[in-house]
Amino acid sequence: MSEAEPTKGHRPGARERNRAEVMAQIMTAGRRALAEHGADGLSLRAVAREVGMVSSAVYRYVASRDELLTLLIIESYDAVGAVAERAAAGGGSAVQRFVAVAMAVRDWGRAHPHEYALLHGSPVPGYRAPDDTITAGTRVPAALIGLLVEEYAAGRLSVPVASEGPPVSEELSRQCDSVRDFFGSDLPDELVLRGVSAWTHVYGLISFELFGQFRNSFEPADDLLELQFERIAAHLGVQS
Amino acid sequence: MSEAEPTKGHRPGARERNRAEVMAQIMTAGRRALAEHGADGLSLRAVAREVGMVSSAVYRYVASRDELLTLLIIESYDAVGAVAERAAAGGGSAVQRFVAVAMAVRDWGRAHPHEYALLHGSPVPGYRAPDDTITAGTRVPAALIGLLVEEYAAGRLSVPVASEGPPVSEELSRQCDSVRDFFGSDLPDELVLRGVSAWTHVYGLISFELFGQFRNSFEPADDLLELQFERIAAHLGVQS
DNA sequence: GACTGATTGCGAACAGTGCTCTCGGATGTG
DNA sequence: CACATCCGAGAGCACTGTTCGCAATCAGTC
Repeated sequence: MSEAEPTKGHRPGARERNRAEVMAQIMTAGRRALAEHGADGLSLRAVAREVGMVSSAVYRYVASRDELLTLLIIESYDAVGAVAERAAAGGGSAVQRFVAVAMAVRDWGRAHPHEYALLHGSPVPGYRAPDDTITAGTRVPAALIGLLVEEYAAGRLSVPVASEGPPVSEELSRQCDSVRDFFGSDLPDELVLRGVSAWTHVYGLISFELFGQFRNSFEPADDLLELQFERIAAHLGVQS
Repeated sequence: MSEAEPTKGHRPGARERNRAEVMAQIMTAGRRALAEHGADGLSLRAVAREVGMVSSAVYRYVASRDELLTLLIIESYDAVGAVAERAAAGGGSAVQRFVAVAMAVRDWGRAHPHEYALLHGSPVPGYRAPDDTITAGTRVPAALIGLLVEEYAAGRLSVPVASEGPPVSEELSRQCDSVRDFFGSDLPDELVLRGVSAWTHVYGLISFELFGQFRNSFEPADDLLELQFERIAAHLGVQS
């Protein structure tokens, strides 16, 4: 943190170094407030107080409360994405790593319930416009589907015969294309669909636990989640 | 609405009839505000204005903004529950009815995104204490699992052999008991688990669509959801 | 029918919020 | 040094949830 080198042609300068530092303080204060009081309780004035500024001064750094929230959302997406990727890169079979990713996301959610809720709950439909957030949100599913891509490329995954239900429509197949493009893979439709299915299922389970929907039934949900994750993973590698 | 009969020993009386009416107005205004501006935008003062009272007067009917929200939550749970039950009572095979319930919930969510988000997103951990809400929230899953119970009782469902994953722990089995108690059924663990799995999966898919997580990939999600619902339902009646 | 007590709406008030604007002082650049 | 930019402070506006006291209105009793 001392004597930063001039990487970008012009050296930092005391001014913008200070600016970056204040910005970091604001983010830190915001992060804490978010974790403690939730998105609703995130008050720009409180953040300003914690940083030691007057409220209006914060607007020199952040355009609005919503923008601060957006920044925090991106940060959270990144954090959980990193956790998921680390789990995906761990050892063991693909099934084991899949379960590891699911568990990692779950653990992150339990440790940061407000952030998780902000990412995956309360959409305020049509609000979360900024594309930054949606690209930032791809890391977790990418880690999961990435496992499939990897296994398929290694020939360790047999393409399951299209099971029950209606046939894959043209539109759906085209949507699968976009997934394939993203990974630069030729994962067949069936496997893409299974991947999406797995991720949505995992998400549903984690959210149910975090949002208290298992109260009075499956609480604590540890055993249930472990079992379900395991089965979802196994279902991916089905040999039928 | 005229000359109400005295069902409870003492007749309504102009006063409490009026009170009920004002209360209904408050709920209506609240419902509309919630649907239009979301939970965050639900302002007690705005509700008061719409009803034609001053803000403090509303407190004669509702203890706080949170209580009004809670009442609206319960109402919404009831609404979506009724929709689900109607779909479950429709014609067709169990698989068809399962898909119908899933689609009905999805449609309701698309029609009432803010309410859906309030029910299934943003938990504010530890906040939604009132037990009224969690019992009110059982109707949809009850409709789904109810289909299983029904089919099982009719002998149209073979118990799948415990598939992959760890064995069902004692605790998990005990939790399944509570589900069985609720339905007064002897649905075996395996089927209870499949039911929970199906419901969480459906919930995950619907939420993903409503919360915009399919943006840039599976949008519109109609085909995906239909296919997935169909497969989930088929998976329930597996004969293995 | 007058009296009493609860019910109910109103208005003012307090503390808090997001956000805008203006105004100095500090900082960097020519 | 002079000029331009930045950046924090402060006041202010419109809004929120919530509390409190006051006055009117209604229900039931002597």
